[in-house]
Amino acid sequence: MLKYSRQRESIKKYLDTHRTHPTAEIVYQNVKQEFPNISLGTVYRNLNLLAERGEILRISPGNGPDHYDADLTPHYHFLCTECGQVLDIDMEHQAQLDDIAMKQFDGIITNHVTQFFGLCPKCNNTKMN
Amino acid sequence: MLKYSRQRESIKKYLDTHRTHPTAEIVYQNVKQEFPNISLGTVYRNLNLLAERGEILRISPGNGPDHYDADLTPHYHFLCTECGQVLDIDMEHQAQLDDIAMKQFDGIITNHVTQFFGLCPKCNNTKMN
DNA sequence: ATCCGTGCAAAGAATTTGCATACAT
DNA sequence: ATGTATGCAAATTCTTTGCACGGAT
Repeated sequence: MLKYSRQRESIKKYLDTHRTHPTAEIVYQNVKQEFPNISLGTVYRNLNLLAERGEILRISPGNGPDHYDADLTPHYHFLCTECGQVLDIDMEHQAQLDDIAMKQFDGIITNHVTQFFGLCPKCNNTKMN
Repeated sequence: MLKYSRQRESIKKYLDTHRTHPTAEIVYQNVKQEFPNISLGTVYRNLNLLAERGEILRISPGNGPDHYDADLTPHYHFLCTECGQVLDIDMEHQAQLDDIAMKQFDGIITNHVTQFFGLCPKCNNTKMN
């Protein structure tokens, strides 16, 4: 049975109020201001717990640490190949992809994750100068 | 300048002849049969080198080690949430996704990676018994 | 002769875990 | 009172890297 904890509430609140797709380390640095003794292990434990319960989303870029997102509406992410920044992509969820993929597939497909790659606005501007 | 090495050739050949999306460890175990002294570090170095040169593809599932694929035609992968197996999905490449994503996006999108999740044929059958 | 690739082992990054204690129920 | 959550540090997993030596050009 799940018990309340102030630490977990603080972690969840941080994600709810910051849609910047922070890593565990960044969540840790920030929640630390409210709970100076909190440990990175506790942050990981709670991020996993929240992700398992479907209260937050885990974003795994190919390399580097995972990012977390409290925005549960189905949406896609962009990963900047230059600075690593994670941004939301404003486009409709492409649910039909699962159906298309299922056509020639002998198992069951429940969902998909799409990540877009390229240059974020900031890095793109920098390159053009 | 890139110099030939028998180890790299063997690694590439293994990937060319096995479309099972092996991990570095599995490539290592197999190439070891031809080069008993090869080290895991060398396998990693060459997989990175081949991936950078675009000769092979790296597949990063959310958790666990990366997988590698010598099939360079644009295609999608399925990741079994039960056994972790990586399978090819037989469907057309959805190039239009990049255009749709670009519409409301202020940077540059060059490509996307989509991974489908669910139960592979084997795990699905097991579940039904 | 030059210098890149290798094997080995140690280091590194990200994450998980065992344990004693603190806290929620 | 019971049992989950925490803090701490050690352990784990996956991958990278420094170094001396061997092999390709």
